[in-house]
Amino acid sequence: MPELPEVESIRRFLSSSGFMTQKVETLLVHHERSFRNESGSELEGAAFTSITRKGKKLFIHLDDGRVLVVHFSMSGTFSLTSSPGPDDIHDRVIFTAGDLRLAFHDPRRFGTIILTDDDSLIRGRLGIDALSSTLSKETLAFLLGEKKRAIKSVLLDQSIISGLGNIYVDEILWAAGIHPLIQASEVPLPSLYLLHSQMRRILMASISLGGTSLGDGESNYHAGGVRGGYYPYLKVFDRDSERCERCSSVIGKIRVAQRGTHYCPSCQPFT
DNA sequence: AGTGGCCCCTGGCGGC
DNA sequence: TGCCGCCAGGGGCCAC
Repeated sequence: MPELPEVESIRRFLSSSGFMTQKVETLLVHHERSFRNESGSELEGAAFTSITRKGKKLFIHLDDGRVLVVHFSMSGTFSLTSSPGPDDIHDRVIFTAGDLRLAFHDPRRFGTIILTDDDSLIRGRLGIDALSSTLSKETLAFLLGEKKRAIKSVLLDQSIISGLGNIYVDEILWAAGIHPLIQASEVPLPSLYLLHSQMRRILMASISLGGTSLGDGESNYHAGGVRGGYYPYLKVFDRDSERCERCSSVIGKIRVAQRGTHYCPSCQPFT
């Protein structure tokens, strides 16, 4: 499930690939719900110019001002191969340009690509990016401090802070010693400041390793078939019933905001 | 403002 | 070994 570090890894991969300087020659949509053209004209003939990211979404900019907005959701990723090539049964949308073939691979079909004239509405619905240089610890404390929901639920809310998903929220809360069910407005200021620094540290560390790949399923491969290397560094996620490396307590698993939630009952007390 | 439920979908896993 | 049934999970939407 691509979160900020995985999407950023895909962005960097695509940015440095030959695809970003190409003119799209063909667009093939195998699954209608995966691709929506909200712009006035066809994609073919437009050229890619650059690729940016906000939260978990990618914005592929075209030379005519339009934008392809990519949301990977649960199981989406890109695979870049040579063209022509065989289509995998889970390739939902395929772009070709020159001798390259970029496939939006999405087994569970939750992901979407939208072609739009104006991405400002989509961008506007997203809260500030979790790694934005303008997200100071004071701003973060302000954004969280007024919310009366469980801190985990607030961190998962993409309209407040964008980019965090289930894996990294669990990791960040463990690193900051905050129980996932504590009301955001009740978290002490020093803890919120610690949350801020740990969030940046963890996200950047994961990006440097290409993100997290779970298990060995194909859906967890990133663009180009490269697996992220952060999984061994996860402290609580997917480690319920193992020992906490800080205090040796048994890591617990509960449900918060309809999500499986991993935490250390000793390092993250509910007070 | 916040919560809870439903839905989308299917690979993977537990149970037998 | 094989089959069946269940479930995770991001996010949009809706009811309360």
